[in-house]
Amino acid sequence: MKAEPAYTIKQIADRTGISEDTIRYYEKIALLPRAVRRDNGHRVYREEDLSTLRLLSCLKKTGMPLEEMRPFLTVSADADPADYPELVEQLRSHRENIVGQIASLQQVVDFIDMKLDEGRYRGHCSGEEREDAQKKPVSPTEMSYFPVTGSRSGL
Amino acid sequence: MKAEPAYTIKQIADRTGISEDTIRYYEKIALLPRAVRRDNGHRVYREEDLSTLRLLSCLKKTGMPLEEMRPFLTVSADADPADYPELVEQLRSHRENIVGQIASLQQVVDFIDMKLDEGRYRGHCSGEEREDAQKKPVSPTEMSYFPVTGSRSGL
DNA sequence: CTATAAGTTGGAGCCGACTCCAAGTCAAGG
DNA sequence: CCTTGACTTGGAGTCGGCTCCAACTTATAG
Repeated sequence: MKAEPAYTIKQIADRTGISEDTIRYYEKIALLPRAVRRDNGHRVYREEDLSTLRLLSCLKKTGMPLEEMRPFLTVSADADPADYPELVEQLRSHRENIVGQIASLQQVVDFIDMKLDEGRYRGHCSGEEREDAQKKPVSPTEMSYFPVTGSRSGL
Repeated sequence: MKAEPAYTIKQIADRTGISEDTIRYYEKIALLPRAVRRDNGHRVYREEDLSTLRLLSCLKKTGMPLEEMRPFLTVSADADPADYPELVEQLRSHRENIVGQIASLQQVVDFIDMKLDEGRYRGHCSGEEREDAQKKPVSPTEMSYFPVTGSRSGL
């Protein structure tokens, strides 16, 4: 008889930052397996569930739709993806998506940095005199995020 | 005077991957300024609009809500963020968000790589390190998707 | 002159992801 | 006993972001 720590729904809500309602909702749509209940019907959670929820939370931060998270939970639960070639393919493809997303995000960071820099040397500083030259041709925005025109963006 | 090329809504839809309906919707909610119309009422777009839309598309890929895109379009249109200190603050804060998002995404990539590796040396041969994955920055935040490997849950 | 194509409008409808609510159960405390 | 609090359920409502539609205008081709 081991004393694995058990948590209430409120506790894991607090610990994962996902609301109780949302956790119940995830169970309702079977994104999460039905949690074990106590005699009084209350859900009981363990460390295992905690890390599943944390994975979910992480995926959520990346903007992934709930339906697309299922494969991750399958591997999370089963831990042996090689048994499901299909799954492996999904993971690979998701990996590609995510790498693409990182690239998009990096472009946005670059865009912001560019804009902030612009403001910086306009705001003060040395002899960079561009007031006339590129004060506002009203579209220096591009120049960085063009490359992505190709592949379909879906999702 | 140069003849700046003009585009129809369909053309920029094709070029940006954003549907005509969506572009009109963005105009309706004033995310985009009201486009110039021809005599027949049709919208006319220019390079400038094209790059604005591309920026939008890029932000969209990062999962940013439309409302949060407004500041970006302001700087995109005006091109001189230093005039609006508030805006600069928003940009900075967004930059932080995005950097955080990149970290989350990187964690997911790491998770996938880990799972794929697992499958690899179980199903085929032994590989401690692969060349495919680059070095792992591995965010510290929460790296605890491992304990789940119990393979015990009833799913 | 009519048909087709490409656009316009306002508004309805849809889907995902919550979020809130009412009504009920159980456990402990005053 | 009654109340308080933490939880349960099913279902309704909300919100963001489209997506679709009907009705209409205008331009071009046959």
